[in-house]
Amino acid sequence: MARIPADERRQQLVEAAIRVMARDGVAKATTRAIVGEAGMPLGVFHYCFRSKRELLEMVIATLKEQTVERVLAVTDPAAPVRDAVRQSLGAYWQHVLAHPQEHRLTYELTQYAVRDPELASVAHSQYELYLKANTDFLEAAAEQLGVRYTVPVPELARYLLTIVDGLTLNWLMLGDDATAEAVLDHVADHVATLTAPAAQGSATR
Amino acid sequence: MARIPADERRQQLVEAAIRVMARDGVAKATTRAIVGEAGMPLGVFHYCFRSKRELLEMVIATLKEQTVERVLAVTDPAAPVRDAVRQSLGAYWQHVLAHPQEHRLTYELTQYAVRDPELASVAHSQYELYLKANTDFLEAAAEQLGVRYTVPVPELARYLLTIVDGLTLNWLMLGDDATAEAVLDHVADHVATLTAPAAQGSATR
DNA sequence: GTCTATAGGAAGATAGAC
DNA sequence: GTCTATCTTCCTATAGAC
Repeated sequence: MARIPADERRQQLVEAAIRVMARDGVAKATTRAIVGEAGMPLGVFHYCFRSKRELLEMVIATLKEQTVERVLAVTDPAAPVRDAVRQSLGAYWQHVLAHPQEHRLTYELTQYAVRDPELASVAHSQYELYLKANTDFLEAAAEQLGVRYTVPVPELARYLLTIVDGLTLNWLMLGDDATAEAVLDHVADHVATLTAPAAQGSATR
Repeated sequence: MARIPADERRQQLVEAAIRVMARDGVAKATTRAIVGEAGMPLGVFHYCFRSKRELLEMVIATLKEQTVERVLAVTDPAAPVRDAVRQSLGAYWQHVLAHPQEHRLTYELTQYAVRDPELASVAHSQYELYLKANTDFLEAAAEQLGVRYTVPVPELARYLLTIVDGLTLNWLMLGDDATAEAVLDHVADHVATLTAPAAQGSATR
């Protein structure tokens, strides 16, 4: 009936797919379930997308963009390193607490993608991006706060990515908000001990 | 032809399932693929297992047992805390490096299980067990090395679980052995700073 | 216990009327 | 562009001969 632009329909289907996958899991997100969620007939699917894989690529790209948009940010140049790091980790953690299903979905999609030869590269570049986001954060923090790191930034970025991934994953399984927050406190403390006042010959590069 | 005890066949099928799932992913591990891997006719499946879920439960239990058997151990009571922790993390890490597919499978199975109402509790108890393994390790280490922790053990156990999970997960995506090892070094250093000589009123309990 | 054959259903994708 | 009906394939599970 309604003659809606294909691009708009594609976006509606992507959003419907994300809802279904977050609620019921990637495996349950069949083409039928997705068009059903979007309130469209089945036939729509294949003149919006060449294949289910094409939809999946768009779903992954959409979630990736959303993640990048709310990446760890440093705001207060006057704060001690410990507080700046804790605040950024806290901002990420707020999102996990508020949208656990979305984070579970992200891990699930990554695993799905890595098993598919045509999506594997997407999964890997996703992680490269996450690593870069942490690196950028550390470098911005060092500059704004006037400190250098006593360990190489790539190692510190990997450490932060490890914390964020691992804590999210085991919180999704174990819960226990208080302990998770405590771990974030310890990590912020720890990172602060790995900084020193900026000086020539710093280790930030 | 061969009249093999059902229990033995079950075990062969479980092992075949693990091989298929590690190689091709959980989604590809259909009953056909599994009996094919085991070199058995399809009909075998349903007089060995009531359903595919029953097989999955046995697969998860088998992998869990294997994990528990090679849990972090403290060996040398004379070593400094830093070295003892690093050594135990290193032992775990050796297994990850040697059997990456098995670890990828473990994460995949956990996610699969958590989506299935009848398997979800299995997934959660698996994580409880991992947490307990880390707790036991920390307490054994404290006793053997004659130290106490300056932070609560549950938080430290959660921290170690976070590291182990997060590092494994992002190494599976990013590789880079050297940086991963460096992160383990930093973590061992960090844990060592959270200990003090044992004394009354310690924080280990 | 063992195995072949097949039921019964759900998946992704397509044909073709409107 | 839109939608129904259908093709083909693959799945889990079962029936029933040996």
